[in-house]
Amino acid sequence: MRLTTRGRYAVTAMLDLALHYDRGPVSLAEIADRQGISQSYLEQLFARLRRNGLVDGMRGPGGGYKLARPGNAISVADVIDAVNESVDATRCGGQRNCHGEHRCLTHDLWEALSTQIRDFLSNISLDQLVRQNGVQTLHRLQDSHGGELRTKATV
Amino acid sequence: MRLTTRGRYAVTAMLDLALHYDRGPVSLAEIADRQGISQSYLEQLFARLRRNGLVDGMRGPGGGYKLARPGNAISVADVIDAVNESVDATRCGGQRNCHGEHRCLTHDLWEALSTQIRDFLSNISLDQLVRQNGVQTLHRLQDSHGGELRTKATV
DNA sequence: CAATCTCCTAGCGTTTTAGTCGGATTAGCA
DNA sequence: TGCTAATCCGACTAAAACGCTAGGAGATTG
Repeated sequence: MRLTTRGRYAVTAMLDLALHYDRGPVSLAEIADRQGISQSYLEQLFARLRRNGLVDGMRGPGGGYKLARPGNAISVADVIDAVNESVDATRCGGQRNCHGEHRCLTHDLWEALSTQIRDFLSNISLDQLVRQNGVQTLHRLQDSHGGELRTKATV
Repeated sequence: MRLTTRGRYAVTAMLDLALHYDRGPVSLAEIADRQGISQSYLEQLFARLRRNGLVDGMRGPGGGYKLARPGNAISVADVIDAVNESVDATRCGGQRNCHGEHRCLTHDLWEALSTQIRDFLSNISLDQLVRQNGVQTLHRLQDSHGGELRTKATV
């Protein structure tokens, strides 16, 4: 899944787009100004978002970007995956070199956790975040855990 | 939250420790061998885990590391946070420079999402992963979303 | 004492990040 | 017809993070 500031930028920009969904295309200059992100950097991010079919770009004056699909059909996982596309495949493939049963086991456990995270983010759409009700319903899925929220607060 | 391969290594190593919780301390050499991670790199990761009170180290022959708390009292979020500690604070502080209402709004939306992710990972303990039943109960919290799982498969 | 561990620090090559720059293309408008 | 606003596109770069190596110091067991 790989969650970094790059993903934050992408999700933030997509949320900005979702907020202006009905007002026609939004230019990168606007987003850059509103969200405090470099416009050229946004261009690179939107190139990937466009290649992955998440946004449509319109050239010329009055142009800009709009969501290719309605906000309820785009998940946070979609955005993060699109922007992190890379040919790493450095994945130490669990099958080969699997000496010792514990290596297999921990590998499987990590796989299970990864699936959890991906599923979780796949079920949060841009609309849910924007319309806010989704956030609250998701809140019900959590039980209390005490403190320790926000100490370093990177993401 | 920041989820990279470093966090994967840390969680994997902690799971290895949880699997051997009753067999006394586990040496880094064992973990390095079983999980295919560089021992010196593990040392650095465990330095952070130790500083954050997640593991106890015992020196000398027969020494190694053990969980400082039982596995049900250590969450995945704890591990990832411990290993990602850094003095970034590059957080463009939402309060200052908040020109335009939409910047505030998207900022808040991102905060909400971040809290979701953190809460989610705070509710998955090492024991839940090891004893596997936790994974299944968590599964019930997800509704189906269709396909698109595992295409790039980094995490 | 010797072996086996954790611990600590410094460095290193590579990749990623976040960004700049310069340009090409497309489209709206006077 | 030009002008201008915008997406596109590629190359480049400084800085940070990643994953890892090397070398040692300190503790503990036998």
